Amino acid sequence: MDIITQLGPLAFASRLRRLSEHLMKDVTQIYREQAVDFKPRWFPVLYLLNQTSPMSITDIAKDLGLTHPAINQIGGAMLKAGLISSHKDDKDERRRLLGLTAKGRRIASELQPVWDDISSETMNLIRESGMDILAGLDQMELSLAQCGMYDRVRNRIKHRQYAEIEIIAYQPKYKKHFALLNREWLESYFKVEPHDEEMLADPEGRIIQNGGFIFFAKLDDDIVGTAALMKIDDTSFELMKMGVTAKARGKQAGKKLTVTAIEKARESGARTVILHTSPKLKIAERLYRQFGFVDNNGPDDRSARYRRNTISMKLELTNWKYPREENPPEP
Amino acid sequence: MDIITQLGPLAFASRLRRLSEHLMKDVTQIYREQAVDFKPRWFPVLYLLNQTSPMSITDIAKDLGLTHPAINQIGGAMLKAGLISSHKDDKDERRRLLGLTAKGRRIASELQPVWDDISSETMNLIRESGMDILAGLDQMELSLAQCGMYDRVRNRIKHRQYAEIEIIAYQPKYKKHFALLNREWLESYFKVEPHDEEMLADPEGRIIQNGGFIFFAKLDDDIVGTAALMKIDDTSFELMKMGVTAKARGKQAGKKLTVTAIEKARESGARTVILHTSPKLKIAERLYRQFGFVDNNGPDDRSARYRRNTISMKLELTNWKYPREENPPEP
DNA sequence: GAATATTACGTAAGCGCTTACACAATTGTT
DNA sequence: AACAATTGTGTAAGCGCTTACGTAATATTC
Repeated sequence: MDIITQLGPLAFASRLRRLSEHLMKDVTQIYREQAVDFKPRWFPVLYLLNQTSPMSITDIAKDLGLTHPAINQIGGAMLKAGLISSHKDDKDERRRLLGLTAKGRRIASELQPVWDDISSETMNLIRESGMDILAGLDQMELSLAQCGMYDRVRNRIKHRQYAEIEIIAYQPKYKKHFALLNREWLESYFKVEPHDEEMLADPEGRIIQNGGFIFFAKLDDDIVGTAALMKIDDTSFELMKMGVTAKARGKQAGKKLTVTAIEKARESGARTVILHTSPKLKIAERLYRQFGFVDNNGPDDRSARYRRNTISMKLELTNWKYPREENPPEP
Repeated sequence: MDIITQLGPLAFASRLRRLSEHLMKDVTQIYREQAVDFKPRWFPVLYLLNQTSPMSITDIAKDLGLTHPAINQIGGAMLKAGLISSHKDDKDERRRLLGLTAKGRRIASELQPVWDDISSETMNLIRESGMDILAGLDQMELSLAQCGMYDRVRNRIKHRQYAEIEIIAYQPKYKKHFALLNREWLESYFKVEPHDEEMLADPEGRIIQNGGFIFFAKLDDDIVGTAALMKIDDTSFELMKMGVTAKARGKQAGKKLTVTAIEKARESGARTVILHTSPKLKIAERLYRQFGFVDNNGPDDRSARYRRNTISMKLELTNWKYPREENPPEP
C-alpha cells in the first residue's frame, strides 16, 4: 500500500489523477495496436462532431470542458490527419467551423466497436469496485458546483482562525495598544485629528466610564486588534475605533471583535448599534453589511455624508443573529 | 449535463482527470492564499520526508508512484525554497539523500492544520457522494492490478474478432486460395519443395479423399486463412498447411482455424492430433502450445529435429477443452 | 579480475494541457 | 455613426509530468 493510498482523503485528487492516467495510458496502447492514426485525446472531439453538425472552436471547448487553445491544437492535429475540415462561418467571420470529413466519419465508425469494448470493460471495472462510482462522481461534481473545495476549506480555515482569536476586555495595561492599533489605520487612511487624540489618550475616561466597552483581539499572545462600544443612550451604542493590525488582517479578528461588540450591546439592553465609517474602508464596510448593518444616512444627510466622507450605519438588535457563512464570488 | 458526463464509462478517465484537476486547482489557490511559498505538488514529498529519515530520489519516486525525474525536479524546487537539504550517501556515491531542513519541518507543521482542513472537507465531499468512493478506488486499483484495462479490452477485441471470422469447408472454387495462402508463408520462411507443390496442386485428392478436411477462414467476404487436417489413421489426424494472409494476422483467424480443426478431429473419432512446424514460426508454435500441443520429439529424435529444423507436436484429445484466455506479459 | 549488467541520477525534449496576450469581427451604447 | 465592450480565434509561453538517453557508481558473472 503506497503512501498516496495511505493518505486517504488528503491525496484524493492525486489518486484520481493516477487512476485516470493509468487508464488513459492503456487506452493509448489499445489505439496504437489497432494501428489507427488516432490519439485518445481526439476522442471527445471526434465523438462530439460525429453527433452534430460542424461547431465552432469555442463551442466545442465549452462542451468538452477544455479551453479553446486546447481545441485549437487538437483541431490542428486532426486537420493534419484529415479527420476534420474547417471553414469560415458565413454569418460570423471570426468563427471557424470544424466538421468531420468522410475519413473522420469512417474512423469514427471503425472505432465504434473498440469504444464499445472500452465502455463495457470500464463498466465491468466499475462494477468490480462494488459501487456505482459514476453516480458518486455525478453527486460529487454536483456538490462541488454548489460549493467548491476552495470555499469549503476557506470557510474551515476561517472558523479555525476565528476560534484562535481570543477577545479580552479592557485593562489599563492595554491603553497603549488601543492607541497604536487605532493610529495604524487612522494614519494610513486619514490623518489623526485632535478629536481622535483625545480619545486615544484617555479611552477609559471617554468610553468606559461613560458605560461603554473596549475589546482587544489576542492571537498567540499578541494584541492584534481592538474595538470600542460607546454608550449613546440606554437603547443604543456606537461601534467605533475598530482596528486590526496589518499583519493579522484576514484572520477573523475584526469579525470576532464585531460579534463580541454586538453581543455585548445586546446584553447591555441596547436595541440598536450605530457606527460611522468611511467609503474608503471597503473591507470594513463589507464586514458591517455582512453582520446586518444598513445605511443610516437620512435623506438630507446625503450631502453631509459626502462632505464629511462618512457613512453612517445602523443595526437593529431585535432578532439579530450571527449571519450564515457565505463566500460571495471574489472579483 | 456535459458530454463527458453523458459518455459515462467511455469517458470515465476524463472525468477522473477533470475532477482531480478541479480539486488540485482549488488547493493551489488555498496554499497561495495562506501566503506560504509552497506548491501542492510538493506536498507528497514534504509529507513523506516529514515521516521518515532522508531518502534517495528513486526511493521517493517509487513510494509516490512518480518517475525519478519528477522527484528530481520537485526536489530542485524545494531545495531552492530551502525546504530540503541534500547530501551524498556515504555508502553509495550515486545516491543523493533528501531530507527536510528545519524550515521544511516548520512549514510542514504550519501546513498541518490546513491539510487537516483539506482532509476533512474532502471526506465531507466523499460523504456527500453517498458512497465510500475511497474504498471503491481501492478495489478498482486492485482489480486493475490483477488485469489492466489494456488486457481487458484486448481480450474483448480478440473475442470480437474471433466471432467475426467465419470458418467454411472446402469447396473446389477455393483450391486457388488454398495454394495462395500456403505459398505466402512457405515462400517467406522456406522454399516451396516438390512435395509441397503436389499438395497444393491437388488438395482434394491428397487430403479430402483420404478422409481429411480443409477449412478456410473468411473475414468480410475475403478468404484470409486456411488449414488442413490429414487423416493418419483411425485415431489420429495431422494438422498441416495452416496459413493466414499477412494483412489479417492478429485477427484470430489462426486461432479459430485451429479450434475448428481440433474439434473436427474429435468429432471424427480421433484421439490425437499431431503436427509438424518449424522453430522459425514462433507465433504458430505459441498458438499450438496455447491449445495444449506438447513436444512430440522422441529422445533420439532431437538430433533429427535440429537437422530437419522441424518441431513435432502432439495433442491428446481426451478431455481437451478450449483453453482459458490468457495474456502472458509481453516482452 | 575483467567484462557485463544493473542501478542511481541528471538532463533534454516532448506532451497535453493551461494562462496570458493580441487582434479582428461583432454587438451594445449613446 | 462613433465609440466601447464583448466575443472568437490564434499564438506564445509555462507547468508538471513523461520518455529517452547519457554517465557514473555498484553488483554480478564468468
